[in-house]
Amino acid sequence: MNINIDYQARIPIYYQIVNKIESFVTKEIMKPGDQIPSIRDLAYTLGINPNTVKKAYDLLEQKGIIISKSTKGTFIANNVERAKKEKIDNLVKDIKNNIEELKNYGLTWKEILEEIK
Amino acid sequence: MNINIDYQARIPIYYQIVNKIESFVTKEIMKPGDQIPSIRDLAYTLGINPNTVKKAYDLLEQKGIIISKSTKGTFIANNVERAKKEKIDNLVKDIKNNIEELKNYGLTWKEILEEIK
Amino acid sequence: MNINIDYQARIPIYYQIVNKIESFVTKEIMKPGDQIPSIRDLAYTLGINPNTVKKAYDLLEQKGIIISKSTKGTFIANNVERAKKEKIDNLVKDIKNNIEELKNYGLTWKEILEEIK
Amino acid sequence: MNINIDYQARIPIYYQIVNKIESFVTKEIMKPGDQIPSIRDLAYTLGINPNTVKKAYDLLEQKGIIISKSTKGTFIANNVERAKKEKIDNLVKDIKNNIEELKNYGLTWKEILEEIK
DNA sequence: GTGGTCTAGACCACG
DNA sequence: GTGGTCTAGACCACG
Repeated sequence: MNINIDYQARIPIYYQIVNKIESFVTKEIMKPGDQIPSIRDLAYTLGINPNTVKKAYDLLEQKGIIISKSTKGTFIANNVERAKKEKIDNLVKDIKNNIEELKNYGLTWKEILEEIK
Repeated sequence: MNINIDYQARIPIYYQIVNKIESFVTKEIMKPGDQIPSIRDLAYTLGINPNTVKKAYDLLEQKGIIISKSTKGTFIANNVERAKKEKIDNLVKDIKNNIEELKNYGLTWKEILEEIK
Repeated sequence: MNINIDYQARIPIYYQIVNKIESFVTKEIMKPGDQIPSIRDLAYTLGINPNTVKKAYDLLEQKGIIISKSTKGTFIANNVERAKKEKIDNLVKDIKNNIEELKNYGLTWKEILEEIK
Repeated sequence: MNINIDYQARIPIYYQIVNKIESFVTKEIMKPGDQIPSIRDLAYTLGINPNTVKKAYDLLEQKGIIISKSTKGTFIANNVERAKKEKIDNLVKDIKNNIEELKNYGLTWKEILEEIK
């Protein structure tokens, strides 16, 4: 698992981990049933505290993206399709919002299309 | 000045104020030379701490969007065009990033266009 | 807020806090908008670590029962009715399960009714 | 012996085994004198560690529900009646507690009866 | 070795 | 003073 942490960013470390693993799953780099690194392993690899990884895993579990099995390890859950759809929907929604904003600035759909192509 | 503060948001209150005033200016709801409310007034209207408004005004002045004239009050500056261009550029850049992401999820340009139209 | 922690119980401390506050809300001892003790205050009162209280508050927020407003404090949310309905539904479901079990042991509905009256 | 292990549950695996075998006995699916699977066999069948099954059998023996005869194997004990009574009493007690809770929420005995019938 | 809980305490931004 | 993040590290049950 190749995760780069940006320690300057306003985004908390635990949240950067959540985003990364989420994208591994939605991009199908990791698939349902796959085991992910143990809390200790990932903490050691990233040079951070196990509690921080735990917090990330907790949030991912709450989102239904991973499942923790005590003493067994942590695994990718089956909700991948839902997670993927959610992610795409959010990206599309963001784009729409931005386009709406641009229109408020007087840009036409044609001009916007020109810019983003 | 109609500003809604979201106290749950991760975005600091002072920054929400900056964003709002910035958009008033870029959308030309407010124009160069217009006077904006005093720190005390706005703080009272929004029911928040004057220090918070002060912090927002400081940042806006530093960005060159407003100018405070000691005993006279605070006014919209002339850099509007630059501010506007910056805002538009950011919106376009965001859209491009999201489109790139969507392509990573296997969507074609045609499909993306279909979604956002 | 009168919360008794049972340190011997298998139920984690943070979860006992969740249950207690949840019941305060569902029993309308606390109402939407009410401020609850700050993390530090409650931790001090209960003689436990602030992180443990934080964990409880996080879970309660995730459940939609409380809302944390940074620098303002923590407040009861508006979902009380839903929370209450959920709690009642769970209690009723538990009872039904137990009755079903008792029938497996050969008890009739009459006998069960006799026992629980 | 049909036992389903829930690896997500907070209830330890060994305890899930205890509960299941206990219910086999109290529901008289298994009767005094019946032989139960060897530790190795059950561990293999469930795909779990023999130590876990051992722990479950130890607890069951301590409770007087099974008896292991060194070279002969493990058998259901005669205390079935006591075990059964205990189980029923617990179920009834749970129901009573839940009913008490429901009354705290303002439901009358009539309403509760309506719900659980 | 694995995840789960908890303590003790630091530091931060915000207001 | 408030909540949010993070470290360091201990201890636990389970397997």
